[in-house]
Amino acid sequence: MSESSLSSRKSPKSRPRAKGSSSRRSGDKRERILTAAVRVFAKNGFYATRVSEVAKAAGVADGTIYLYFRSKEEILVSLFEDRVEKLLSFMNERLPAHPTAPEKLRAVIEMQLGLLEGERDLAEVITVILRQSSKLMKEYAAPRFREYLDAIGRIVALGQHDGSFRTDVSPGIVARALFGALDGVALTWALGRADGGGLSRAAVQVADVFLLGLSPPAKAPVAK
Amino acid sequence: MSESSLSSRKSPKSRPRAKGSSSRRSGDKRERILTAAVRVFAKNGFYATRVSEVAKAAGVADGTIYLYFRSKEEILVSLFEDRVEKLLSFMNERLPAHPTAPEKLRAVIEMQLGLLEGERDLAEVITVILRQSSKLMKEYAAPRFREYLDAIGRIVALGQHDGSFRTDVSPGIVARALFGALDGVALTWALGRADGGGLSRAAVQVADVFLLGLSPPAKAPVAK
Amino acid sequence: MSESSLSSRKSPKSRPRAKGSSSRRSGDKRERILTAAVRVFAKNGFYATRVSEVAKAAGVADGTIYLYFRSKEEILVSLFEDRVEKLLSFMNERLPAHPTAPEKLRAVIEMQLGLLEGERDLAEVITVILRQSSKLMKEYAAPRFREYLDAIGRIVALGQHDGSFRTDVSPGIVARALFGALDGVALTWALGRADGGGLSRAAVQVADVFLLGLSPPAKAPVAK
Amino acid sequence: MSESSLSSRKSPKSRPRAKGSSSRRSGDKRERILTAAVRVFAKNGFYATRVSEVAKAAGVADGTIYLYFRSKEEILVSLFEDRVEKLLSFMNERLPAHPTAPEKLRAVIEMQLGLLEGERDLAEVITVILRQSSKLMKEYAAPRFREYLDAIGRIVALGQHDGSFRTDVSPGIVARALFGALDGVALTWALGRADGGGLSRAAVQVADVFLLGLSPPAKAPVAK
DNA sequence: AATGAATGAGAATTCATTCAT
DNA sequence: TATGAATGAATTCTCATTCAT
Repeated sequence: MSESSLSSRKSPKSRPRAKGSSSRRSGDKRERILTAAVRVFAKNGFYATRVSEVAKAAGVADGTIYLYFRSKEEILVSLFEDRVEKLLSFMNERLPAHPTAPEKLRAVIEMQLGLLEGERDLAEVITVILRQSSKLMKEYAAPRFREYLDAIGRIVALGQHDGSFRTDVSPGIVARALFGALDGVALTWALGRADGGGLSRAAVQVADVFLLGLSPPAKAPVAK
Repeated sequence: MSESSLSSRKSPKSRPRAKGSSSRRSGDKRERILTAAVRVFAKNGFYATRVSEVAKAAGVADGTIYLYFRSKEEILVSLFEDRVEKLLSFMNERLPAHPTAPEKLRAVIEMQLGLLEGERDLAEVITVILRQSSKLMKEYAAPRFREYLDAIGRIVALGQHDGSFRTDVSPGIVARALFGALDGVALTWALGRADGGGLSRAAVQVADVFLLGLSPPAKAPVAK
Repeated sequence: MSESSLSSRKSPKSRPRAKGSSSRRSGDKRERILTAAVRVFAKNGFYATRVSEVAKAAGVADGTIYLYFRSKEEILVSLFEDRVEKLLSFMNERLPAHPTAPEKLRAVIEMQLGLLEGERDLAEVITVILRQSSKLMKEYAAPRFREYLDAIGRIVALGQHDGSFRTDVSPGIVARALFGALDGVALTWALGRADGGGLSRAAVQVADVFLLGLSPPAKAPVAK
Repeated sequence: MSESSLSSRKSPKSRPRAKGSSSRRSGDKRERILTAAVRVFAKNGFYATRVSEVAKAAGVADGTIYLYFRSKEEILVSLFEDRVEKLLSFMNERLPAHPTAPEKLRAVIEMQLGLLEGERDLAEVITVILRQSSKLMKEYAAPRFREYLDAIGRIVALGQHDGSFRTDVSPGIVARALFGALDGVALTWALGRADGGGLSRAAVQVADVFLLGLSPPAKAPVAK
């Protein structure tokens, strides 16, 4: 029965209303709900947060939430979607501008953390809360997540091909390790106070370590 | 812990049964419950898992769970305790045997992933499920977690002192990045099938990348 | 009192809904629940009555009960409150109209029983059921109850001062005995069928006995 | 469904063991359990008291309780039985010794309160706790109770016949009022501290009031 | 579109009672 | 007889979701 009961607890009758995400209505209100959701989810966690709390924080009636989202969980999905969409579109639009694999990798690192800089609540939702819904994680997030990891893996593979990265490591493992490293940095930053500097400083350091760690063995010191 | 009302419902006074871990009864049963819990939590997630499911999986009556654990959440705490205890005691007992900082770091990496090797369910519980209880994460796990990160950070700092690690990165950030990298590797491994080899292979690669990434700038390229 | 956890089970924070009596919603529904509660409590007793039975009797959903009352016990409290409030306000408003202590006492007797006349179920709830909740009895009812007894005691004391009552009995004991006598009459009336006449007839007789019983010794039996 | 669920909550299987009251086993242990029960019932109320608490207070194992009592409720019944038996046997044995109705009535009053004097816990159990079980109250206690009330009523009727009591009051009502008065005095005495003297002092006063209150109108002051 | 009162399925937990030692 | 670990039925209360205004 695995995931069957993660969302609804009732849903005995119909299941009308609420469109996927296209037919957004006032747009304004939808945004207010999402913003409020980030705040309360970050504060109390997804499961401990009541829909009525989100509604109150957003300044709308409980029922209004359901005009914009099919369920409580869909709010989380939407939050996640927005971010992943940004990450993936960034990959497609901005990465080509960076010519080398190392530069591409550094750009990705800066982007992943940069996306959270200044948005501690969102960082927590993305890194911690998201994992609270295994349904989301497994059914929805996993595929998109893999897409993102694959994109990073391709950058690593690219670097291995053109000689800028060592070849004795698996692109997939590096991708996961890099993502995890950034996520871990964001997590502790979200849960407590960062120790020095913000996420951007951390981004530089993580990039420094990974890029050096991926550097290929010195090409035969060449003779002369 | 703050939340006063996580358990109870009546009887304010008596609250005898179920001790933390001392007065374990059969011991056997307690273990069976924990083992079953890992299985079902990993499969369905903490919140989606019903106490009755854990009981059924453990082959005991629902009420029996409460003879060994004060609440559903305490099962999770116990699971976490067991593992973290192992990690921390490892730090204290085994690390001194490794003389240099790089060796210590590699040992930690192997241990963190080695602990999960062959226990996919536990890996998922530790990395994913644990974050589902913000109460746990914030009140209980966070401090222990920080303790662990600090220990890693000290190894990095040690290496910086003795010249085996570069000094332009923060030990704290490196510790978090390393933990996150390992956690990320374990997470994807837990959620799907690893792409190549098991966790031990990944451990070696992560170690290779981090150790190279932390290597200090070549001491004065030597003179002629 | 002691019992701290009579309600709750989760969500430690939010606990909005259901105000004491101010934010009553439809008001109509609240009344329906109270009326139904008197009926089923009288029939089955407080502890043996399930909240769902009250809901069903009131024609509302189980959850609706909790929009108007914080807990099952609060329903009982509300029932009690209504009556005691009436008794006490009667004391303040109507008693002054009766000039002498004997008249005041007779008025109190008629009121205490008159309040229940025609409401057998309520009589049972007040006399029997109320005592089923020691929490209620000790924390809430006791103080209000004492207030009522004190008021009766003051009437007795007044009569002793102006010579209309004998002075060799304690006002406090008389108050308790009188209350008990009325309560006892109401109790048996509630549990079975009264033997002759209703409560009003009993009221007259109890008043007759107590007033004569309290009459002072004949002033100097006159001389020869 | 009235009383169906007052006692057991389970009772799915058999219902063996435990004899009524004749085949008492060690007798000693049975007594210890009853004594302990009075203590804890008085302190926490019948419903709020756990069988395990009674067992603990009695210094026996939970299961042992069931060797002497069929159910939790039967403990209460036994407690009640013991006392009512005393009251009724007193009526039969000692009352004949008192020749006149007034003397009989005073004897009853002294006995009813005297039974409780020095046993505050028992007083509370009898007067308050007993009412917590409507099943007991309605099915078991009521008939015995009525028996007792009838006995008192007969004394009143006797007095009315021989001219020692006024005839304008119903014996039944007087019996109930008297019982209630004594119960009320005992109740407040049980719940708090009596105001002056113990129950015996109160007994005298209640008797004084009732006997005077029941005195017949002065027989035509006779001329001569 | 918006509201928020009403719904009712569901779930954690308790505790009287049983029964293998 | 005595024990107390185990049982599992039962119950209160919560809260996501609906729908009449």
